[in-house]
Amino acid sequence: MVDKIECCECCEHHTELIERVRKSGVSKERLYDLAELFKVFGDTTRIRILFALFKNEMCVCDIAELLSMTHSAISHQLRVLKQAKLVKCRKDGKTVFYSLDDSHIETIIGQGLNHVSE
Amino acid sequence: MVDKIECCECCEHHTELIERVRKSGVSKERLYDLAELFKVFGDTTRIRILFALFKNEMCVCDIAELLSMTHSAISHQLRVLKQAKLVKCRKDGKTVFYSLDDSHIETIIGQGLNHVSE
DNA sequence: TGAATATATGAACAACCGTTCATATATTCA
DNA sequence: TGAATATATGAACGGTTGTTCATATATTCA
Repeated sequence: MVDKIECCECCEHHTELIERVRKSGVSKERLYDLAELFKVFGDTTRIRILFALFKNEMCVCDIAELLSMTHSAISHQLRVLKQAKLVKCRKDGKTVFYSLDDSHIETIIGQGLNHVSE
Repeated sequence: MVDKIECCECCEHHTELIERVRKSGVSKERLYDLAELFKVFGDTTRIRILFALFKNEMCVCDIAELLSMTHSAISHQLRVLKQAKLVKCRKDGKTVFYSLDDSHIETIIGQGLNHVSE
C-alpha cells in the first residue's frame, strides 16, 4: 500500500476520488473526536439515561430506580456522560440533579430513533 | 431497589418523574436498538469510511488506500456497516462499490460534527 | 483452464469497556 | 459531633470488539 504502482489496479483508477475526500476539510482528528462522541451514545445504559433526561432533570437515585440498576453503575456512566459534555449537574443538598447539557443531543438521538424505527 | 420504601428518601420524592419517563412510549428495546446503531458509528475506522462515502461510492481498495489500512480490516468493517444498513453495495466485475444506504446517516454525522466542533 | 486480482471471512489475540464490590466523600439532622 | 443518606471512585473481573493472518471465493483475461 506504499505506492500506487504496488497497489491494485483498482486504486490507480480512483485516485481522484481519494484526493477529493482527503481535501474535504474534515480532518482525521475531527473524525476521531466524532467517533468518541458516538461511542458515548453507543451504550444501552447511557442512551437510556440520556433519554430519561429528555423530559426533566433527575437525580442519580431516580435514574437508578428507573433503570433498575445500582447507584454505582449509574454514577460511573453519568461521569462518562459529563466528561463528554452531554449532561451537566446541579447540586441541591445531598442530591445531585443531572440534565442534558446541549440541545444537539435531542436532535442526534431523534435522528437515530428515525433510523431504527424503519 | 425492590421497593420504594427500601429505596432512598429521594426516590419517594420523584416517583412521578420516573413514571412519566416509563410512559413516554419509547420502549427499552428501541433504546437498545438505538445504542446498537450508535455503537456502529462509534469507531474511528467506520466513521472515516462513512465520511468517505459522503461524496461518492468507493471500492474496498480505494477506502483501504485512503485510510492506509489493510483490505481485510476495511472489508470486515464494511460488513458491520452493511449489517447495520448504513451502506449498500454494487458489484461491477471484480470490484465492489460501496455507498451510503440512507440519507439519515449524513444528518446524524452532521449533527455529531456540530457537537464536536464547539 | 489457470494465473492474477478484488473481496470476503474464520480464528485468534490484545486492548478496551461496563459492571460489581468495597470504600471514600459530602451533606443533613438529631 | 456522629449517624444516616446520596453520590463518587478505584480496583478487578468478564465480556466484547477491532485488527491481523491465513485462507477462501469470485471474476477477468490470457
